[in-house]
Amino acid sequence: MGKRKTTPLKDYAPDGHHCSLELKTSKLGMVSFFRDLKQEDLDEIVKRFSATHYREGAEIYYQGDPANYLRVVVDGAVKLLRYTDEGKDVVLDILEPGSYFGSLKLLGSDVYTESAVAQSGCCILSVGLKDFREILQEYPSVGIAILEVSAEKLRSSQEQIKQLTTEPVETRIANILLTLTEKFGENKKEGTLIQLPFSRKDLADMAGTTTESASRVMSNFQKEGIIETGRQWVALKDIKKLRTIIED
Amino acid sequence: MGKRKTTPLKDYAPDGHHCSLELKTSKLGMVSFFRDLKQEDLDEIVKRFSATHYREGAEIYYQGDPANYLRVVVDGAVKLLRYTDEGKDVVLDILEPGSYFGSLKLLGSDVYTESAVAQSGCCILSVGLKDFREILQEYPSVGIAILEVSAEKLRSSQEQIKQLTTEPVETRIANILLTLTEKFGENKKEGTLIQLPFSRKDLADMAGTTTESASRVMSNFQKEGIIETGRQWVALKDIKKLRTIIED
DNA sequence: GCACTAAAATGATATAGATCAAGTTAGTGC
DNA sequence: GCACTAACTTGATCTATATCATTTTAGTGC
Repeated sequence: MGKRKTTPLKDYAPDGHHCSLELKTSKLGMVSFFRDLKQEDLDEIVKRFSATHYREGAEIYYQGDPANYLRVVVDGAVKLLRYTDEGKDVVLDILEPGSYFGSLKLLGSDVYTESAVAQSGCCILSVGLKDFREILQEYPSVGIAILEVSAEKLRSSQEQIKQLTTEPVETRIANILLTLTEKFGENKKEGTLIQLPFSRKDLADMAGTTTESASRVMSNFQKEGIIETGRQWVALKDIKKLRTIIED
Repeated sequence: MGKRKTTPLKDYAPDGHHCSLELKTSKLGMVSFFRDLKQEDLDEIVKRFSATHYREGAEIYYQGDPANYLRVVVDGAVKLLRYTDEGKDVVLDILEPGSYFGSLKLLGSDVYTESAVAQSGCCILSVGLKDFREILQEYPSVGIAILEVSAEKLRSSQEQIKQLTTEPVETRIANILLTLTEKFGENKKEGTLIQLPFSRKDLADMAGTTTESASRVMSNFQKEGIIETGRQWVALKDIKKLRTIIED
């Protein structure tokens, strides 16, 4: 167990030099509802988006704000959450590059029902809803594709409901680790590093439990050699064993 | 406390005479994504749908079945649920007339991830996805409207996640009763009858708890005069008090 | 009205996980 | 290398709710 001295996570430079036009275009092309467009159409569409950089922890929008933009993650990770009156946070999703978020309320106006926070330094593309409506008009295939993505989001949300009501904390956490690995995993000498700063509290808010319980589960996982973990980082060492826990 | 001798719920005749063409058209017009269409367009669209009747408890589709239809509730109520491996059922939603369900997977093929059961006798319109794709092509406004409905569904699903992780069973049940009243409430001399057969088990599966716990909560609500209840039915007598419980 | 049955209520007990309360340490910055 | 602090861990207790085991009853059909 070679003890590390510094976090294995890479630092995101928030200066924006990452986010070239090519990167923007290529990430936009990754969003599944733009995936089928020709390169020239994509080039046209990307012009309507504007890019913004956020530092780790920055609020992109807050629940209750007027919802006038559709956004796409180009680089980094975005956390969607609800702050409750009782002071408990509920993390709804952590988005990887290529995911969209924000508003789809194309008719009338609306207000965000969740908050969006930069989980790492990140680059976000955004488009006003009026512009997006025009895009939909011009490229009808986008409308159909976006429907599918929305349906998929609903599904994963329902899966979460199922897990909350039927699975114990340990299984839920195992599932989260697996999902995060798929989204943000980077292969290193030993195991897969989840390239994303996230704390026990984040994990707890994702699993619908407390920091302490999340911590206990993670300690056990480490004892069993399933993961290696430090402050704000986790690396998966034994995915097979993790899968066993999920399948019970 | 005048004891009732028969269920106050009305019986749905499963013979289909309810479901006239006018009723179909008017219900289809209630689906928010068809709401803005002209009457003549609606008349055209309704022709592409076919109507089926289901008796209470009948399976409309089962999770894992190939998902080739989009459906609309015309009359009655539909329960969407997931059966888990461990034998626990998770109710995802109970749909009132005017709601859509089924598949939106317009490209490629897919499989249902939940099951749909007729909660009461009901009349369902369905359209094949190929036909629906044509409708979308012909009436682009439908596409935009459906996006909004999907976003709304995602939202209510996220609200459910929030409640499961932050609210105690009593509050969750209070919320469910309120929602069901809004969807299926019928004003009677004393209070609002939820016009829908649903058992303690249904309620428990909606709230993510057990039949026994649901039963206890309902007993208390009745003792406090908030509801009046029998087998498979509930009437709200004191909405204000119920709201108090929700707001804590 | 009476018998029958599935649904609901109730009681006793067990338990996962929350809560409360101190510790420990990883990783940073000097 | 050392001190510092937020992140994490660990332990002891408490509690909401599950579980198990019965009993009661609403509503039906005769």
